[in-house]
Amino acid sequence: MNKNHGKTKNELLDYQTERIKLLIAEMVECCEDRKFYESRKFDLPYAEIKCLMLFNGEHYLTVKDMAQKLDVAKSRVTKLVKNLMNKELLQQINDPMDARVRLISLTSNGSELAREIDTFQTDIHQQLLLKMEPTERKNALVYLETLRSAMEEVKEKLV
Amino acid sequence: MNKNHGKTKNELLDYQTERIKLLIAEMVECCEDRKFYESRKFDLPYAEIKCLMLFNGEHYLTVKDMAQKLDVAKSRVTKLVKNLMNKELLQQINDPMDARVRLISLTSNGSELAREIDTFQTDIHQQLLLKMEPTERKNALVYLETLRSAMEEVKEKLV
DNA sequence: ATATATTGTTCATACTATGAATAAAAATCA
DNA sequence: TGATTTTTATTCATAGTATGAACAATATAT
Repeated sequence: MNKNHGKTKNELLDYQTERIKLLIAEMVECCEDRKFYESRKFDLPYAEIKCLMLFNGEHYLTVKDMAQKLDVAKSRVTKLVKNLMNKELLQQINDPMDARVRLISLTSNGSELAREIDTFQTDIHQQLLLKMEPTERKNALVYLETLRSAMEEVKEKLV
Repeated sequence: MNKNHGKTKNELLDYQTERIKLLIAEMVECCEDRKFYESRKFDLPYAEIKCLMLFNGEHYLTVKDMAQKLDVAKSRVTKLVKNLMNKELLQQINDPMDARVRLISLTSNGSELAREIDTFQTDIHQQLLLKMEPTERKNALVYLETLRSAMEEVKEKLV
């Protein structure tokens, strides 16, 4: 009666492991497709979209700030800002307090586009929730949070 | 008593929307970090890791097969296979049935590495589950599945 | 005043990926 | 059978994502 207990338990865990592996992979792929879609929709490389999104709530950012927020090298930010300035979506002025620093901000075009993109992103996430029943929504968030912290914990041990 | 009902409801939804947006972004970032870690650990660009993983359960694959499974252009696969052949992890023979086709398979080195990588990937996903209580595991999977299908549904309408 | 640290740029390099052009072989059909 | 079309894979030009070393200019600390 108890003979297979250990084995059965492991079988369940193995099954769940394969399942979570697949589910996470599918979700991540879905997110990548969304990024690709946004890129096309707004006619901007995704890295540049992420750049614009940094200015939600912040008026001025320096290259260093942006590099930190995006978690990329400063040289990458230099390039991205240059591209976005060519597209007249960003502008920069010299910091009157420190001649090394450039203060980067959205142009009015950039501001408008950033708002559009933000609205779009919020909208599709809201659609996600609306696909579920109100009770499901709450639970989905709770378990997603559980999963997220589990992921962070596992990650910590890795690095 | 009923005056603020609609407003309160929207406030909840807005809050949940911001929350799910953030949670998904954090999870995706976590997954990206994991890819980066794997790349370093196994000393292979991640695209090449994905290539090797295609051979779990399949002995021979053609360039076309691989392109379909990876969802990339054939020319990309040609390049990746060439790289992996230089590293002696993949090998190819001509299909005796069709002179256009190359049958690609793992070398014994490649086979060993692919097994190692698979073990690693399974292991970290199992660790994820082990961070949770058994009941939580089941629920997390259920709601992850709910979320995944919601994401697919939203995606369908997009494209 | 000098040494050190910070900020941002340029450049070489590597990885991910696409799509057009092409060559070779196979399948179709006339 | 011979001509046409399709399929398979490669090469090449191009673009996007990203890093890190070397550097110049400026600020800070000693």
